Amino acid sequence: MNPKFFKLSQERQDLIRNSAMTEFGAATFKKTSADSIAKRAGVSKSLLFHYFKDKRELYLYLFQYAIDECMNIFNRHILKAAYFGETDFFRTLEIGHKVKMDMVRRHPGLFRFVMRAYYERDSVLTRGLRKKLDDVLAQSTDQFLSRMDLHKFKDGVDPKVLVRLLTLAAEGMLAETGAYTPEEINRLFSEYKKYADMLRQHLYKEEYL
Amino acid sequence: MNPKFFKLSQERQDLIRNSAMTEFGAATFKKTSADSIAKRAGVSKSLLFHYFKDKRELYLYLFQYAIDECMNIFNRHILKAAYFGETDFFRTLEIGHKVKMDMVRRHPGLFRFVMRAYYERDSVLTRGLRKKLDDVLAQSTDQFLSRMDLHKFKDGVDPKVLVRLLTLAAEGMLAETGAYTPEEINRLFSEYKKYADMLRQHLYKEEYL
DNA sequence: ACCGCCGTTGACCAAATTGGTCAAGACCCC
DNA sequence: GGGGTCTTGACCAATTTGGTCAACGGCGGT
Repeated sequence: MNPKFFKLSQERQDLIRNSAMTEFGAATFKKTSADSIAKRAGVSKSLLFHYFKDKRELYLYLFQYAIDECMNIFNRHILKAAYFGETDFFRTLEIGHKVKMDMVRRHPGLFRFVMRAYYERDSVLTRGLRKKLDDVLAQSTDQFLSRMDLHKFKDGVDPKVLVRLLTLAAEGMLAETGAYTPEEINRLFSEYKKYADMLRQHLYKEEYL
Repeated sequence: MNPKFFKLSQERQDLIRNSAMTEFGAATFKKTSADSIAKRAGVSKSLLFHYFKDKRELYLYLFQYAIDECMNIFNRHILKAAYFGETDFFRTLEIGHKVKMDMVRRHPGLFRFVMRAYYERDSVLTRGLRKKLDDVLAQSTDQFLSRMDLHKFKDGVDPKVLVRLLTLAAEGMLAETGAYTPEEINRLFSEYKKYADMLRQHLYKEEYL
C-alpha cells in the first residue's frame, strides 16, 4: 500500500477506514464494492486505489488495523486497571466494556467488520491473520481473570462463565444497535450495568457487597 | 406470487426459502442477487421468477413467512408448557430456547434474515410488517412472565432483566456460530444450560433449589 | 509569474453481474 | 402421443464491477 496514506490527517484516515470497515462489515468481500466505500467516505474511488493498490490490499490492511486496535484497547484497559491496583472483577470488567463501547463510537463498524472477516469463506484472509485474532481473544480472558480477586465469589460460581455471559450480553446489545450515537452508547452501557449489578449482588459473598 | 409454490413438497419449499433467507440475511436487499439465491438452492434462476414475480415479492413473502414461523414456535412452546402446567421460570425458558435452537437447525438463516430485514433501510418492507414484528417481540416476554411463578426468586431480582440477559446470550451464541449442525446446536444448548443453571442456583431462594 | 509537488478527481474501460423473459425441455399420468 | 406440471438454458438490455490515467486546483518556494 501507499505509505503516503499515513501522512493524511488522523480524521481523514479514520474517515476512510471507518467507511471501508462499515461497508465490508455489511456484506461479503466480493459483494462489497469499492464504489460504495468511496461514496460513504465522500471521496472518489480513484483516491482509494491511489492509496491501496487493490480491494484485497485495503481489506487486509483493515483487518490488521482492526486487530491492532483491539489489542491496544485491551492493553490500555488492563494497564489502567493494573495501575490503580484494581482487583475487583465487576469494576474491571465494567471498565473494559466501557472502553469497548467508547471505541465503537470512534470506530463504528469495526466489530461487525472483524466478525464478518473472521467468517469470510472467501480466501481473502490469510490463515495467519485469523489465527492472530484467535490468540488475542483467547488470552484476553485468561489475563484478565489472573489479575482479579476471585475469592469474593460464592462457591460454585465460575468466573470464566460469567465473563462470557456478560460479554455475550454486551456484544448482543451492540449488534442490535443501529446508530452508534453517544446517547445510544450510554443507554447500552447503563443496560449493561443493570445486568452486572444484579449478578454482583447475588454472586458475591455477603461480606463483599 | 404463484400459488403453485405451495404445491411443492415441504422439503423443496424449505430449500428455496432457506436459501433465500440465508442470502438475504448475508447482505442488503439490493446487494443480494437472485442468482446467488438460485445457486445456493441448486435451482435455476428462472424457477425463482416462475414462483415469485419479483425479487421484492420473494423478499416480502419471506418476511411474512418468518414472522409467522416465529409466532408458531412461540405459541407451540407456550402451549406445551401450559399443557404440562409448568410454571418454573428456568424450565420453561429452557424449553423455549431449545425449541428456538431446533428451529435454527430447520431454518438456518431465518434469524439473521429477520434481523437484517428489520434494519433494512431500503423501503422494501412495509411499515405494517415491521410493526407486526415489534408486537410479536414485545408481547412474547410479557406473556411468558405472566404464566411463570416468580415468587421463587430472591428479593431484588427482576425476571424481565433475566429473560433479556439469557436471550442475549443465546442469540449471541447463535450469531457467532457458522454451521448449524446438530452437534453444534447441542453444544450451544448445553452452554446455555450452564448459564441458566448458574443463575438459577444463585437467584432462586434456597427452599426452591 | 512560474515551478514542482501534493492530494484529488472525473471520465473512461472492458468485463462481469444485474433482474427478468421466453421458448423449449424433462418428466409424468392418461 | 397428448396434455399437464415442473424446470431449465439461452438470452436480453441495463447497470455495476475493479481498476486506470491524464489532468485538475491549490500551495509554498523562488
